[in-house]
Amino acid sequence: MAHWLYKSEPFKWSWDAQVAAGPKGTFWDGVRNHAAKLNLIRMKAGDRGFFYHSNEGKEIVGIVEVIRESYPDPGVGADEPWVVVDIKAVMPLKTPVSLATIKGEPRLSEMALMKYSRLSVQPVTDAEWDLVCAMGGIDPKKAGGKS
DNA sequence: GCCAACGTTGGC
DNA sequence: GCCAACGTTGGC
Repeated sequence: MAHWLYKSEPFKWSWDAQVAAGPKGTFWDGVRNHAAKLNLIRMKAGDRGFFYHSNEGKEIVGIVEVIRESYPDPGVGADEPWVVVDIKAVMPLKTPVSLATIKGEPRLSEMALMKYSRLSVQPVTDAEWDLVCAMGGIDPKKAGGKS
């Protein structure tokens, strides 16, 4: 199972909004970058990801799951290449993991969040997934860690 | 096809 | 509010 990280400005779309959307979830839209789009296309139903608040908060706050694989973005014309996936909230982190905390952890220095900070949808490795879950106070297995 | 100008993102 | 990173645009 692959893992991902989704960045959102809480003013636009927050973790609370994602939780409020319930088990049916919502589509993750707004991606207008080809690298991020490729990541969306690679996602499989059941993949888990981190939900990160950018700008305000700057921390990983929860776990989400892909419930529908990529399909054309309903918000743009059919001739546009952009896609969305559906995701739902799974569980919050007990302790949010802040950007500063990640920066202070040498084992996370290779995270996409460090190297490509502007990319809105990023891959997360299994090792990074387990570590961030542990730092957030939750069991990586329950969060959808390595199978 | 190169590259300067410009816009956007997001940390600080 | 500033600025670095980086993607996109457009002139040549």
